[in-house]
Amino acid sequence: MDSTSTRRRNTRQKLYEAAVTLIAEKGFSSTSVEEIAERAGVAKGTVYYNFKSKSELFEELLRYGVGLLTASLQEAADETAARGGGKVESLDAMIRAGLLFIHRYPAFTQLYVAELWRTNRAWQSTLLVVRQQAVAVVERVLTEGVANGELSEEIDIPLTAAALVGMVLVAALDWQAFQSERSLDDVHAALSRLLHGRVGGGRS
Amino acid sequence: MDSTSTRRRNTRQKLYEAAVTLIAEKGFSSTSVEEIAERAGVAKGTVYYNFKSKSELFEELLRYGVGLLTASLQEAADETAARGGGKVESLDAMIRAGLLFIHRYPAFTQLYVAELWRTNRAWQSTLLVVRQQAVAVVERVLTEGVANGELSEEIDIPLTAAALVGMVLVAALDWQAFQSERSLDDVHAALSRLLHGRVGGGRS
DNA sequence: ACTTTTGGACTGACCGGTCAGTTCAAATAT
DNA sequence: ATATTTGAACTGACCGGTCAGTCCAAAAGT
Repeated sequence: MDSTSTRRRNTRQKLYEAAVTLIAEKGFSSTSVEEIAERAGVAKGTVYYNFKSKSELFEELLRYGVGLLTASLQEAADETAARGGGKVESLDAMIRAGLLFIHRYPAFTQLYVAELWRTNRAWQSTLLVVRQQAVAVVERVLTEGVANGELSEEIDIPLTAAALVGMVLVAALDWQAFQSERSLDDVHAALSRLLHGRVGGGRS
Repeated sequence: MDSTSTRRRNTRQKLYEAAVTLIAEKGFSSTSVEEIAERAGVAKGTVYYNFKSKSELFEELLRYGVGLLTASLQEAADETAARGGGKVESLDAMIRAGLLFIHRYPAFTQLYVAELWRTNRAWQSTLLVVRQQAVAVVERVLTEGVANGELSEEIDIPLTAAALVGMVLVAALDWQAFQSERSLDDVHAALSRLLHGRVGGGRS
Protein backbone atom coordinates (compact mmCIF):
# COMPACT_ATOMS: atom_id res chain seq x y z
CA MET A 1 0.00 0.00 0.00
CA ASP A 2 2.68 2.38 1.02
CA SER A 3 4.27 3.25 -2.29
CA THR A 4 7.27 4.56 -0.41
CA SER A 5 8.65 2.19 2.17
CA THR A 6 9.95 3.55 5.43
CA ARG A 7 13.39 2.48 4.42
CA ARG A 8 13.21 4.55 1.31
CA ARG A 9 11.72 7.55 3.08
CA ASN A 10 14.54 7.36 5.55
CA THR A 11 17.15 7.42 2.81
CA ARG A 12 15.47 10.40 1.17
CA GLN A 13 15.46 12.30 4.45
CA LYS A 14 19.16 11.68 4.95
CA LEU A 15 19.84 12.90 1.43
CA TYR A 16 17.84 16.09 2.01
CA GLU A 17 19.79 16.85 5.14
CA ALA A 18 23.12 16.21 3.51
CA ALA A 19 22.22 18.23 0.43
CA VAL A 20 20.85 21.26 2.22
CA THR A 21 23.97 22.01 4.20
CA LEU A 22 26.38 21.23 1.41
CA ILE A 23 24.53 23.34 -1.15
CA ALA A 24 24.17 26.20 1.30
CA GLU A 25 27.90 26.15 1.89
CA LYS A 26 29.20 25.72 -1.61
CA GLY A 27 26.34 26.36 -3.98
CA PHE A 28 24.45 23.95 -6.18
CA SER A 29 26.93 23.46 -8.95
CA SER A 30 30.04 23.03 -6.90
CA THR A 31 28.43 20.41 -4.76
CA SER A 32 28.92 16.98 -6.28
CA VAL A 33 26.42 14.19 -6.08
CA GLU A 34 29.12 11.95 -4.70
CA GLU A 35 29.69 14.36 -1.83
CA ILE A 36 26.01 14.43 -0.97
CA ALA A 37 25.86 10.66 -1.04
CA GLU A 38 28.94 10.34 1.09
CA ARG A 39 27.67 12.71 3.77
CA ALA A 40 24.34 10.88 3.80
CA GLY A 41 26.21 7.61 4.28
CA VAL A 42 24.89 6.15 1.05
CA ALA A 43 26.28 5.17 -2.33
CA LYS A 44 26.12 7.49 -5.30
CA GLY A 45 23.84 5.17 -7.18
CA THR A 46 21.28 5.44 -4.41
CA VAL A 47 20.82 9.11 -5.15
CA TYR A 48 19.80 8.20 -8.68
CA TYR A 49 17.62 5.42 -7.46
CA ASN A 50 15.67 7.91 -5.35
CA PHE A 51 15.75 10.99 -7.57
CA LYS A 52 15.66 11.50 -11.29
CA SER A 53 18.62 13.87 -11.24
CA LYS A 54 20.62 16.22 -9.11
CA SER A 55 18.27 19.10 -9.99
CA GLU A 56 15.22 17.12 -9.04
CA LEU A 57 16.65 16.40 -5.63
CA PHE A 58 17.20 20.12 -5.25
CA GLU A 59 13.73 21.08 -6.39
CA GLU A 60 12.06 18.71 -3.99
CA LEU A 61 14.22 20.11 -1.25
CA LEU A 62 12.95 23.61 -2.09
CA ARG A 63 9.33 22.56 -2.02
CA TYR A 64 9.77 20.78 1.25
CA GLY A 65 11.51 23.72 2.96
CA VAL A 66 9.15 26.43 1.79
CA GLY A 67 6.25 24.30 2.91
CA LEU A 68 7.64 24.41 6.43
CA LEU A 69 8.16 28.17 6.25
CA THR A 70 4.72 29.12 5.03
CA ALA A 71 3.09 26.82 7.54
CA SER A 72 5.00 28.51 10.31
CA LEU A 73 4.12 32.03 9.10
CA GLN A 74 0.48 31.16 8.66
CA GLU A 75 0.31 29.64 12.10
CA ALA A 76 1.75 32.79 13.65
CA ALA A 77 -0.84 34.92 11.88
CA ASP A 78 -3.72 32.65 12.82
CA GLU A 79 -2.67 32.42 16.41
CA THR A 80 -2.56 36.21 16.72
CA ALA A 81 -5.96 36.54 15.10
CA ALA A 82 -7.41 33.93 17.45
CA ARG A 83 -6.19 35.97 20.37
CA GLY A 84 -8.07 38.95 18.95
CA GLY A 85 -4.90 40.78 17.98
CA GLY A 86 -4.78 43.35 15.18
CA LYS A 87 -3.12 42.93 11.80
CA VAL A 88 -0.03 44.86 12.78
CA GLU A 89 0.32 42.48 15.66
CA SER A 90 0.03 39.61 13.19
CA LEU A 91 2.80 41.07 11.08
CA ASP A 92 4.93 41.37 14.16
CA ALA A 93 4.28 37.76 15.06
CA MET A 94 5.16 36.72 11.53
CA ILE A 95 8.44 38.56 11.73
CA ARG A 96 9.27 36.59 14.82
CA ALA A 97 8.17 33.35 13.22
CA GLY A 98 10.37 34.13 10.23
CA LEU A 99 13.35 34.80 12.44
CA LEU A 100 12.77 31.59 14.34
CA PHE A 101 12.53 29.61 11.14
CA ILE A 102 15.77 31.03 9.80
CA HIS A 103 17.41 30.40 13.11
CA ARG A 104 16.34 26.79 13.02
CA TYR A 105 17.07 26.13 9.35
CA PRO A 106 19.83 28.56 8.44
CA ALA A 107 21.18 26.43 5.61
CA PHE A 108 17.88 26.29 3.83
CA THR A 109 17.48 30.04 3.97
CA GLN A 110 20.95 30.63 2.62
CA LEU A 111 20.31 28.37 -0.27
CA TYR A 112 16.93 29.93 -1.02
CA VAL A 113 18.29 33.47 -1.12
CA ALA A 114 21.29 32.46 -3.15
CA GLU A 115 19.24 30.82 -5.87
CA LEU A 116 16.06 32.89 -5.93
CA TRP A 117 17.01 35.58 -8.38
CA ARG A 118 19.08 33.59 -10.79
CA THR A 119 17.70 33.59 -14.28
CA ASN A 120 17.80 30.84 -16.88
CA ARG A 121 18.02 28.00 -14.46
CA ALA A 122 16.18 24.73 -14.69
CA TRP A 123 14.32 25.18 -11.43
CA GLN A 124 13.28 28.77 -12.16
CA SER A 125 9.62 27.85 -12.31
CA THR A 126 9.73 25.87 -9.10
CA LEU A 127 11.28 28.84 -7.36
CA LEU A 128 8.66 31.18 -8.70
CA VAL A 129 5.85 29.09 -7.28
CA VAL A 130 7.62 28.64 -4.02
CA ARG A 131 8.36 32.36 -3.60
CA GLN A 132 4.77 33.28 -4.39
CA GLN A 133 3.59 30.90 -1.71
CA ALA A 134 5.70 32.59 0.93
CA VAL A 135 4.96 36.18 -0.07
CA ALA A 136 1.25 35.48 -0.41
CA VAL A 137 0.92 34.86 3.32
CA VAL A 138 2.19 38.36 4.04
CA GLU A 139 0.13 39.92 1.27
CA ARG A 140 -3.02 38.40 2.67
CA VAL A 141 -2.49 39.95 6.10
CA LEU A 142 -1.75 43.32 4.53
CA THR A 143 -4.92 43.11 2.43
CA GLU A 144 -6.99 42.30 5.48
CA GLY A 145 -5.39 45.17 7.35
CA VAL A 146 -6.34 47.62 4.63
CA ALA A 147 -9.91 46.29 4.43
CA ASN A 148 -9.90 46.63 8.17
CA GLY A 149 -8.99 50.27 8.17
CA GLU A 150 -6.06 49.38 10.35
CA LEU A 151 -3.59 50.03 7.55
CA SER A 152 -3.57 52.97 5.16
CA GLU A 153 -5.19 52.40 1.79
CA GLU A 154 -2.18 54.03 0.22
CA ILE A 155 0.17 51.14 0.84
CA ASP A 156 1.29 49.12 -2.13
CA ILE A 157 0.59 45.58 -1.06
CA PRO A 158 2.85 43.50 -3.33
CA LEU A 159 5.80 45.84 -2.95
CA THR A 160 5.39 46.23 0.79
CA ALA A 161 5.10 42.49 1.25
CA ALA A 162 8.28 41.91 -0.73
CA ALA A 163 10.08 44.58 1.26
CA LEU A 164 9.01 43.10 4.59
CA VAL A 165 10.07 39.62 3.58
CA GLY A 166 13.38 40.97 2.39
CA MET A 167 13.95 42.90 5.54
CA VAL A 168 13.48 39.81 7.67
CA LEU A 169 15.47 37.56 5.38
CA VAL A 170 18.53 39.72 5.10
CA ALA A 171 18.48 40.91 8.69
CA ALA A 172 18.33 37.33 9.88
CA LEU A 173 21.11 36.10 7.62
CA ASP A 174 23.22 39.03 8.61
CA TRP A 175 22.55 38.36 12.25
CA GLN A 176 23.62 34.78 11.72
CA ALA A 177 26.73 35.53 9.79
CA PHE A 178 28.06 38.77 11.20
CA GLN A 179 26.34 39.54 14.49
CA SER A 180 25.64 36.14 15.96
CA GLU A 181 26.23 37.37 19.51
CA ARG A 182 22.93 39.25 19.44
CA SER A 183 19.83 37.56 20.79
CA LEU A 184 16.72 36.76 18.79
CA ASP A 185 14.85 39.28 20.90
CA ASP A 186 17.27 42.03 19.94
CA VAL A 187 16.82 41.32 16.27
CA HIS A 188 13.08 41.07 16.63
CA ALA A 189 12.94 44.34 18.54
CA ALA A 190 14.94 46.16 15.87
CA LEU A 191 12.71 44.92 13.05
CA SER A 192 9.59 45.54 15.07
CA ARG A 193 10.61 49.15 15.59
CA LEU A 194 10.96 49.57 11.85
CA LEU A 195 7.54 48.05 11.26
CA HIS A 196 5.95 50.32 13.85
CA GLY A 197 7.61 53.38 12.40
CA ARG A 198 9.69 54.22 15.39
CA VAL A 199 12.78 54.78 13.33
CA GLY A 200 11.95 57.43 10.80
CA GLY A 201 9.33 58.94 13.09
CA GLY A 202 5.92 59.82 11.75
CA ARG A 203 6.10 63.33 10.32
CA SER A 204 6.35 64.50 6.72
CA MET B 1 55.11 53.93 -17.87
CA ASP B 2 51.64 53.66 -16.50
CA SER B 3 51.59 50.53 -14.40
CA THR B 4 48.17 49.93 -15.87
CA SER B 5 47.94 51.15 -19.41
CA THR B 6 44.62 52.27 -20.77
CA ARG B 7 44.71 49.31 -23.04
CA ARG B 8 44.99 46.93 -20.19
CA ARG B 9 42.37 48.76 -18.17
CA ASN B 10 40.05 48.47 -21.12
CA THR B 11 40.52 44.72 -21.35
CA ARG B 12 39.91 44.38 -17.63
CA GLN B 13 36.72 46.38 -17.92
CA LYS B 14 35.42 44.16 -20.69
CA LEU B 15 36.21 41.10 -18.62
CA TYR B 16 34.39 42.52 -15.62
CA GLU B 17 31.31 43.17 -17.67
CA ALA B 18 31.33 39.75 -19.23
CA ALA B 19 31.95 38.00 -15.92
CA VAL B 20 29.32 39.87 -13.95
CA THR B 21 26.40 38.92 -16.14
CA LEU B 22 27.51 35.34 -16.67
CA ILE B 23 28.15 34.70 -12.99
CA ALA B 24 24.88 36.35 -12.00
CA GLU B 25 23.03 34.07 -14.38
CA LYS B 26 24.74 30.79 -13.73
CA GLY B 27 26.76 31.17 -10.57
CA PHE B 28 30.51 31.26 -10.14
CA SER B 29 31.36 27.63 -10.52
CA SER B 30 29.27 26.84 -13.53
CA THR B 31 30.68 29.75 -15.46
CA SER B 32 33.81 28.78 -17.34
CA VAL B 33 36.76 31.04 -17.97
CA GLU B 34 36.50 30.32 -21.64
CA GLU B 35 32.93 31.57 -21.67
CA ILE B 36 33.90 34.79 -19.95
CA ALA B 37 36.73 35.36 -22.40
CA GLU B 38 34.50 34.66 -25.35
CA ARG B 39 31.80 37.08 -24.25
CA ALA B 40 34.43 39.74 -23.61
CA GLY B 41 35.76 39.18 -27.14
CA VAL B 42 39.15 38.17 -25.85
CA ALA B 43 41.30 35.06 -25.77
CA LYS B 44 41.45 32.78 -22.78
CA GLY B 45 45.15 33.46 -22.33
CA THR B 46 44.36 37.13 -21.88
CA VAL B 47 42.34 36.38 -18.79
CA TYR B 48 45.37 34.77 -17.20
CA TYR B 49 47.60 37.58 -18.35
CA ASN B 50 45.38 40.06 -16.53
CA PHE B 51 44.34 38.05 -13.48
CA LYS B 52 46.05 35.48 -11.35
CA SER B 53 43.08 33.13 -11.41
CA LYS B 54 39.35 32.88 -11.90
CA SER B 55 38.74 33.60 -8.21
CA GLU B 56 40.94 36.66 -8.30
CA LEU B 57 38.99 38.06 -11.22
CA PHE B 58 35.85 37.52 -9.18
CA GLU B 59 37.21 39.14 -6.03
CA GLU B 60 38.35 42.21 -7.90
CA LEU B 61 34.95 42.39 -9.49
CA LEU B 62 33.39 42.45 -6.03
CA ARG B 63 35.67 45.21 -4.85
CA TYR B 64 35.03 47.22 -7.97
CA GLY B 65 31.24 46.91 -7.74
CA VAL B 66 30.91 47.67 -4.08
CA GLY B 67 33.13 50.67 -4.60
CA LEU B 68 30.60 52.02 -7.07
CA LEU B 69 27.71 51.32 -4.70
CA THR B 70 29.18 52.94 -1.61
CA ALA B 71 30.25 55.97 -3.61
CA SER B 72 26.71 56.34 -4.88
CA LEU B 73 25.18 55.97 -1.42
CA GLN B 74 27.64 58.39 0.12
CA GLU B 75 27.00 60.92 -2.57
CA ALA B 76 23.26 60.75 -1.97
CA ALA B 77 23.78 61.30 1.75
CA ASP B 78 26.19 64.18 1.23
CA GLU B 79 24.00 65.87 -1.28
CA THR B 80 21.02 65.79 1.08
CA ALA B 81 23.12 67.14 3.92
CA ALA B 82 24.41 69.94 1.70
CA ARG B 83 20.83 70.92 0.97
CA GLY B 84 20.24 71.16 4.73
CA GLY B 85 18.06 68.06 4.81
CA GLY B 86 17.65 65.93 7.91
CA LYS B 87 19.00 62.44 8.45
CA VAL B 88 15.73 60.74 7.66
CA GLU B 89 15.79 62.59 4.40
CA SER B 90 19.31 61.29 3.85
CA LEU B 91 18.15 57.74 4.44
CA ASP B 92 15.37 58.26 1.98
CA ALA B 93 17.81 59.57 -0.61
CA MET B 94 20.04 56.58 0.00
CA ILE B 95 17.16 54.21 -0.57
CA ARG B 96 16.61 55.84 -3.91
CA ALA B 97 20.30 55.73 -4.73
CA GLY B 98 20.35 52.05 -3.82
CA LEU B 99 17.40 51.33 -6.06
CA LEU B 100 18.98 53.24 -8.92
CA PHE B 101 22.22 51.33 -8.51
CA ILE B 102 20.47 47.99 -8.55
CA HIS B 103 18.45 49.08 -11.53
CA ARG B 104 21.61 50.00 -13.39
CA TYR B 105 23.70 47.01 -12.32
CA PRO B 106 21.20 44.24 -11.62
CA ALA B 107 23.66 41.45 -12.33
CA PHE B 108 26.14 42.68 -9.79
CA THR B 109 23.51 42.83 -7.10
CA GLN B 110 22.31 39.33 -7.86
CA LEU B 111 25.78 37.97 -7.60
CA TYR B 112 26.50 39.84 -4.40
CA VAL B 113 23.39 38.57 -2.66
CA ALA B 114 23.95 35.04 -3.89
CA GLU B 115 27.48 34.84 -2.53
CA LEU B 116 27.32 36.99 0.58
CA TRP B 117 26.23 34.47 3.14
CA ARG B 118 28.09 31.45 1.90
CA THR B 119 30.56 30.05 4.32
CA ASN B 120 33.89 28.37 3.65
CA ARG B 121 34.60 30.07 0.39
CA ALA B 122 37.88 31.43 -0.75
CA TRP B 123 36.65 34.98 -1.06
CA GLN B 124 34.83 34.99 2.29
CA SER B 125 37.19 37.59 3.72
CA THR B 126 36.87 39.84 0.70
CA LEU B 127 33.11 39.72 1.01
CA LEU B 128 33.25 40.56 4.68
CA VAL B 129 35.25 43.69 4.03
CA VAL B 130 33.08 44.67 1.14
CA ARG B 131 29.83 44.20 3.07
CA GLN B 132 31.14 46.22 5.99
CA GLN B 133 31.98 49.04 3.62
CA ALA B 134 28.44 49.19 2.31
CA VAL B 135 26.65 48.85 5.65
CA ALA B 136 28.96 51.37 7.30
CA VAL B 137 27.59 54.18 5.14
CA VAL B 138 24.10 53.55 6.49
CA GLU B 139 25.33 53.07 10.04
CA ARG B 140 27.07 56.42 9.92
CA VAL B 141 23.90 58.26 8.98
CA LEU B 142 21.95 56.46 11.69
CA THR B 143 24.58 57.36 14.28
CA GLU B 144 24.48 60.99 13.26
CA GLY B 145 20.71 60.93 13.43
CA VAL B 146 20.77 59.64 16.98
CA ALA B 147 23.40 62.16 18.05
CA ASN B 148 21.21 64.70 16.38
CA GLY B 149 18.16 63.84 18.41
CA GLU B 150 16.37 63.23 15.15
CA LEU B 151 16.28 59.49 15.72
CA SER B 152 15.40 57.68 18.91
CA GLU B 153 18.30 56.59 21.06
CA GLU B 154 16.63 53.24 21.39
CA ILE B 155 17.35 52.09 17.87
CA ASP B 156 19.91 49.38 17.43
CA ILE B 157 22.23 50.81 14.83
CA PRO B 158 23.96 47.72 13.37
CA LEU B 159 20.76 45.70 13.22
CA THR B 160 18.69 48.53 11.82
CA ALA B 161 21.30 49.26 9.19
CA ALA B 162 21.37 45.63 8.12
CA ALA B 163 17.58 45.53 7.99
CA LEU B 164 17.38 48.66 5.85
CA VAL B 165 20.00 47.41 3.42
CA GLY B 166 18.20 44.10 3.21
CA MET B 167 14.87 45.71 2.63
CA VAL B 168 16.20 47.69 -0.31
CA LEU B 169 18.20 44.79 -1.72
CA VAL B 170 15.43 42.26 -1.73
CA ALA B 171 12.69 44.66 -2.71
CA ALA B 172 14.75 45.78 -5.67
CA LEU B 173 15.62 42.28 -6.83
CA ASP B 174 12.04 41.25 -6.45
CA TRP B 175 10.90 44.26 -8.40
CA GLN B 176 13.33 43.35 -11.14
CA ALA B 177 12.46 39.70 -11.28
CA PHE B 178 8.78 39.51 -10.49
CA GLN B 179 7.22 42.96 -10.74
CA SER B 180 9.23 44.67 -13.45
CA GLU B 181 6.23 46.58 -14.72
CA ARG B 182 6.31 48.86 -11.66
CA SER B 183 8.19 52.15 -11.86
CA LEU B 184 11.16 53.07 -9.76
CA ASP B 185 9.02 55.74 -8.12
CA ASP B 186 6.46 53.16 -7.03
CA VAL B 187 9.09 51.04 -5.39
CA HIS B 188 10.72 54.03 -3.80
CA ALA B 189 7.39 55.24 -2.45
CA ALA B 190 6.62 51.87 -0.90
CA LEU B 191 9.98 51.63 0.85
CA SER B 192 9.82 55.26 1.89
CA ARG B 193 6.47 54.66 3.54
CA LEU B 194 7.98 51.84 5.54
CA LEU B 195 10.89 54.01 6.60
CA HIS B 196 8.57 56.79 7.68
CA GLY B 197 6.39 54.41 9.64
CA ARG B 198 3.30 54.88 7.60
CA VAL B 199 2.60 51.18 7.39
CA GLY B 200 2.33 49.97 10.95
CA GLY B 201 1.07 53.38 11.99
CA GLY B 202 3.39 54.83 14.54
CA ARG B 203 2.32 56.27 17.80
CA SER B 204 2.67 54.23 20.93
C1' DA C 1 8.90 -26.41 8.58
C1' DC C 2 11.90 -25.64 4.65
C1' DT C 3 13.32 -24.28 0.38
C1' DT C 4 12.85 -21.26 -3.66
C1' DT C 5 11.56 -17.12 -5.92
C1' DT C 6 10.71 -12.38 -6.33
C1' DG C 7 11.63 -7.65 -6.56
C1' DG C 8 12.63 -3.37 -4.14
C1' DA C 9 16.69 -1.05 -2.44
C1' DC C 10 21.28 -0.29 -2.84
C1' DT C 11 26.18 -0.50 -4.62
C1' DG C 12 30.41 1.22 -6.83
C1' DA C 13 33.19 0.79 -10.90
C1' DC C 14 33.00 2.91 -15.12
C1' DC C 15 32.20 6.15 -19.24
C1' DG C 16 31.98 10.29 -21.83
C1' DG C 17 32.69 14.76 -21.22
C1' DT C 18 34.06 19.33 -19.14
C1' DC C 19 36.99 22.57 -17.06
C1' DA C 20 40.80 25.37 -14.67
C1' DG C 21 45.04 26.31 -15.27
C1' DT C 22 49.73 26.18 -17.91
C1' DT C 23 52.68 27.02 -21.64
C1' DC C 24 54.40 29.25 -25.57
C1' DA C 25 55.56 30.96 -30.10
C1' DA C 26 53.75 34.23 -33.08
C1' DA C 27 51.18 38.53 -33.89
C1' DT C 28 49.99 43.18 -32.75
C1' DA C 29 49.85 47.50 -30.44
C1' DT C 30 52.22 51.48 -28.10
C1' DA D 1 61.82 47.73 -27.74
C1' DT D 2 58.51 46.52 -24.75
C1' DA D 3 53.96 45.44 -23.24
C1' DT D 4 50.07 43.12 -24.36
C1' DT D 5 47.24 39.87 -26.72
C1' DT D 6 46.34 35.71 -29.34
C1' DG D 7 45.05 30.97 -30.02
C1' DA D 8 45.92 26.49 -29.72
C1' DA D 9 47.55 22.41 -27.43
C1' DC D 10 47.88 19.85 -23.32
C1' DT D 11 47.26 18.00 -18.54
C1' DG D 12 45.17 16.18 -14.69
C1' DA D 13 41.33 16.30 -11.96
C1' DC D 14 36.59 15.98 -11.41
C1' DC D 15 31.66 15.16 -12.31
C1' DG D 16 26.89 13.64 -13.73
C1' DG D 17 24.77 9.81 -14.97
C1' DT D 18 24.61 4.62 -16.09
C1' DC D 19 24.38 -0.19 -15.27
C1' DA D 20 25.34 -4.97 -14.15
C1' DG D 21 25.30 -7.06 -10.11
C1' DT D 22 24.61 -7.76 -4.74
C1' DC D 23 21.73 -8.04 -0.74
C1' DC D 24 17.83 -9.43 1.84
C1' DA D 25 13.15 -9.72 3.71
C1' DA D 26 8.96 -11.40 2.69
C1' DA D 27 5.86 -14.07 -0.39
C1' DA D 28 5.07 -18.44 -2.71
C1' DG D 29 5.70 -23.11 -3.34
C1' DT D 30 6.62 -27.89 -1.37
